[in-house]
Amino acid sequence: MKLSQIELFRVLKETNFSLSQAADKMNIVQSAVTRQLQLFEMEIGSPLFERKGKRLIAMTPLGLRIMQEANAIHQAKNNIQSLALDHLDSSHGVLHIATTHTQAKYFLPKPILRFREKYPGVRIYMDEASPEQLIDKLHTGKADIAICTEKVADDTYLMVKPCYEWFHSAIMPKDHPLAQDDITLERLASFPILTYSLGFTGRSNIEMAFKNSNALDIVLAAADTDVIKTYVRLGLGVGIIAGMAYDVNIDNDLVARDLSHLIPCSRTKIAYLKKNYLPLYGQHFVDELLAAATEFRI
Amino acid sequence: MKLSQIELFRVLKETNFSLSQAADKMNIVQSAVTRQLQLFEMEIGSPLFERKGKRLIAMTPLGLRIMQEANAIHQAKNNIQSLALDHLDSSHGVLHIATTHTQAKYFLPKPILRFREKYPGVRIYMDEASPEQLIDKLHTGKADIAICTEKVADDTYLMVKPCYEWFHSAIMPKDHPLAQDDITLERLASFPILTYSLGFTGRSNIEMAFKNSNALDIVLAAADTDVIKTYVRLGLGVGIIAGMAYDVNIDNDLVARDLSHLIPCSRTKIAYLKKNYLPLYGQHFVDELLAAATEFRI
DNA sequence: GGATTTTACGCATTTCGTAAGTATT
DNA sequence: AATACTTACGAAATGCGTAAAATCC
Repeated sequence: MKLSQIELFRVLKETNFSLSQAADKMNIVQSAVTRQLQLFEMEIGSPLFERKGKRLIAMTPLGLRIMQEANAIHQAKNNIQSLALDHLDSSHGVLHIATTHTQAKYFLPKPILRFREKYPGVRIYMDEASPEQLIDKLHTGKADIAICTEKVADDTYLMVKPCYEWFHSAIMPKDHPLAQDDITLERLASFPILTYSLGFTGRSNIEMAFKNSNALDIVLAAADTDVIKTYVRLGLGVGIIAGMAYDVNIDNDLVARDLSHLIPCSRTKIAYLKKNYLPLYGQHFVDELLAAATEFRI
Repeated sequence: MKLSQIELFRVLKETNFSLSQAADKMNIVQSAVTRQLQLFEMEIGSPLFERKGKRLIAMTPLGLRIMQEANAIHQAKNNIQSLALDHLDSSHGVLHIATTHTQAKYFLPKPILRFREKYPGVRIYMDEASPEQLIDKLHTGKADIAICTEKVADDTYLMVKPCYEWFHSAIMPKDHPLAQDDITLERLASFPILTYSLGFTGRSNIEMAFKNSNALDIVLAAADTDVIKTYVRLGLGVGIIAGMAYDVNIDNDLVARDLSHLIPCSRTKIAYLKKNYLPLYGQHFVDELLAAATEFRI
């Protein structure tokens, strides 16, 4: 059994069982892939893939089970390489951060700037996606760290660190009736609402707040606070956004009203795979996030 | 990075950093070991071992950390091989059972006989050791399944299944004063006691029962019930043994008195590594144990 | 017919083993 | 002096690439 064969087996799944694509990914020719897969299956003694003629179309139950172990080996191998590189020079490397637009724009700038001062040699790749995708990115190794509010909690493979707590705010044009009044759930629900898409940035808490009340008339849902603001400015309705996304300087044409008495507080978390070795600078990045969180109050 | 290099690295730890012994284990010559270790360390870019001249004397911190990953890889590789063999022929294989003398002699015979009827092709290696050693054997891969009463509970890497509950009995010659009387902790403590060694077969529960009472005068402690019986027969004192270890047919020269009202019940458990793939017959062996447990009442 | 996989064969690389040299106890 | 490790070099084995054949869609 060779590491390269195990890696090939793993890559074959990623390429939808295409030998030629797998060959590209492994930087060898197809014929070598054919041969190595044959050798690997021969050593296992049973086929790992279902075949239709010459083509692979699915994995056998045995293949599926062995894939779990192959993934474990892949993970450990990567960890060895990270450990080695980290030991040689813990000031250089790459950090893949997966997060939502709101975090990327309103929370991350400060900690990232601070981090870059300490680690100018570390490249930061920021990857915006939905919370569901974030978790998937962690599992598939496309991201090292995820920062988000939703979903992340009940995955036992994840290390989850609570980062900070925040409340929603309602935003509206200055001349809007709600700009002055006391805000209640009923009054809020009487206006057209613009807010986050399902599964994003505390949206579940908004749902929770209104579940015993009038249904919300959500006229626009976006993943992205800036889109919501834009349409609030156009008079489409009242926006419900994360409190920290209201910027007093930039958004001074809008009024923000705190909703902490109406919508439960949301908790933004930092998550990463327990199995994945975070290089030193990665651990320091997490520290930086936690430090920024203590200062970060809406 | 080669699997064989990772395996070599792992074996080097087992051989106390002896290249020549590692060479034997890997079935290659030393010079090849030297070379492969050089290549591996070169690829890592940092030494994995502390050296004194030409000899390895310890692992570097980096080496220690990488050893964890190497163990994970080793485990996953073994799982692949077990899965493969199991798939080819799940009726043949080897099962390493680690347990204490008491379980081996008084609980295991029935389930093992039943198991062998179903799986005549599976070799059972029974390995007797202290509960502490049992757990170590699981972690080092020397045993697949451990069966014992003590220790096993708080290791998060272990899958622990409660098997059966039992109570201690006091045994003594027929003419012993305790053979007739009501037994209390005080009365029991007034005689010289023979029982299990610390850390064995419910000994902790015996300690617990007597912790608020007179200290026990333990004149003999053994890992093994038969040794205790032997010395009870010689009149050395009263034996406190596992209830199931008293055999009405063989031990009819001794009297057994139930101590369930004095000493808390003990729980025998089945344990195996979560990470370790148990072949089908291994899972069936566990089932057999659990089945036997329901019939097994003292 | 174009794309994909398999088979065949030569070449390059890797890794082992032997043997001699060097260090350690 | 004996044991343990390293270096050097030739031999065996492994694995890749090219090219041609077979199969799938």
